[in-house]
Amino acid sequence: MAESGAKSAKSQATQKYQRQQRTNDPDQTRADILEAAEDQFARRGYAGTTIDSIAQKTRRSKRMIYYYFNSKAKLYVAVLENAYARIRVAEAKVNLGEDDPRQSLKNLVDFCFDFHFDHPTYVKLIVSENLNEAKYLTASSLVGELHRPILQRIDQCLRLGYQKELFHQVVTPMEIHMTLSGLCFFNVSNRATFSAIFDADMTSAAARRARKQQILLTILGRLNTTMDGFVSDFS
Amino acid sequence: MAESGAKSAKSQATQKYQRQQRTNDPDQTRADILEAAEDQFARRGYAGTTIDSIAQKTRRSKRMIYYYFNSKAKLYVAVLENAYARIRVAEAKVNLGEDDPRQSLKNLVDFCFDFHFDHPTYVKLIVSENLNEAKYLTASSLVGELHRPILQRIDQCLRLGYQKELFHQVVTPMEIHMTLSGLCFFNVSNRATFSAIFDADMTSAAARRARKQQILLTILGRLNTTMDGFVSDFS
DNA sequence: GAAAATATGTACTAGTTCGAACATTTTTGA
DNA sequence: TCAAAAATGTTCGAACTAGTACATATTTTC
Repeated sequence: MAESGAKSAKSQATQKYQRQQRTNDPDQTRADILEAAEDQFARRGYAGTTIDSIAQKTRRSKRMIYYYFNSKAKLYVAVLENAYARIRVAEAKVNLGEDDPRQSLKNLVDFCFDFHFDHPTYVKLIVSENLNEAKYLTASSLVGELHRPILQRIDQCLRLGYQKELFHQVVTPMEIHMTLSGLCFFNVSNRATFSAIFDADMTSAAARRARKQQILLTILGRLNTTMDGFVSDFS
Repeated sequence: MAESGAKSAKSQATQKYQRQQRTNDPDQTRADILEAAEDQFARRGYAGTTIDSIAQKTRRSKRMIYYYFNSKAKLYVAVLENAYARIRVAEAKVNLGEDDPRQSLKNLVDFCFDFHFDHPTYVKLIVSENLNEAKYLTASSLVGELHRPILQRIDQCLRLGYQKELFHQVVTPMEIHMTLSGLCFFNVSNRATFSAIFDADMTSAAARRARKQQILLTILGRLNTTMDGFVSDFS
């Protein structure tokens, strides 16, 4: 700025324009921008992300980002919606209608754990959205409906378990969902500090397998056990 | 800048200096700055926080912040260390030596849940530190040792439970710690998006009580159940 | 009671970043 | 085929922000 500006520059934006073979591909450009933006927002949070860094990653110019998304905030919302849509679509495919409801839950645990493990970018997005008190998510409105189905499906699964006397404890689907999400989410979201503190690699294949097993046992254990005597004694 | 700068200002920093009664109180100033910084860093993350906003909150000038902490990064590390120190001190007071190890675990669950619930600022700090891949935490070095004791104490508690045949399942202390921390942490860290999605108030007294109970049951259930037959069949 | 050390206030600089203005090229449709 | 529309590249400016320079005030120490 100090050397280049204010000297003799007066709309000479033309001279260095390289005429080169270029193919217009707006859909691809849009998708590229979304992908790069997701990566950057996840990595650095909303405030920490610069539009320029996204542009650089797409190997397209900043101009394109404003052309397609108008502002940083709108781009961020688009990224969020995109990410949520992906997990819901994937989740809908999980089989929760097994004869043995324990197997249904195992399917769900498998999916939930693996999805989070394999999509740290998704996790980080939600983390950073929570840091701004879900400001942008609330604006987005359509998210609530997307989540209703999973609660219903868990509910059916639990009912079958009670009916077959495989599950002894009464819990709401919401509680199961919260426990499962929480465990799978935390395993990814807090990796960095956990690794720093305990000096353990949480991303190895062995760690992955072990932790998934623990979560499965935790969820099933919650449904299998009756601590009523003890807990009411003490609480 | 456009109006005020470059006109006739040449080191006239004196004219408006208000001479007023002032009491030097460096310790208080330092503490004030730390507190305001913790709040801001937690609320907006590292990148989103401006030194000016911290200065404003303390009702002291930016100058003081640099005087005591030298740089934004060093201030951030000080905030982190301060926060970790607080939770460790509190945790050390939890009684894990009960005759009934279930009661010991209940004490631990109580503490862990309440601490997170009552200190959302602490939670957010760790969240944002995870977003930067624990860069600053790793630099801080002393954190690892702070965490060793809790694992040992859980270990003793579990051994007693096995010995008394109250716990049937073998788990490592690390796994219990991770599950417990994860559940307590998530309940606070992901409140915003969860509330937005499910339109539920997670901060009410009733929600608090209910969720704590669920977590207690989840932890105890994990230790009380034997799913070996089922799990090895399917995994 | 003055000099040194400590603490605080104000103005400014250098660098960064969002977004806009301007220039150009490719595609589409009549 | 050519004009309008869509897509893309480049430069600039206004605003913000970390950190510095300079001025001043209060406390401590000898």
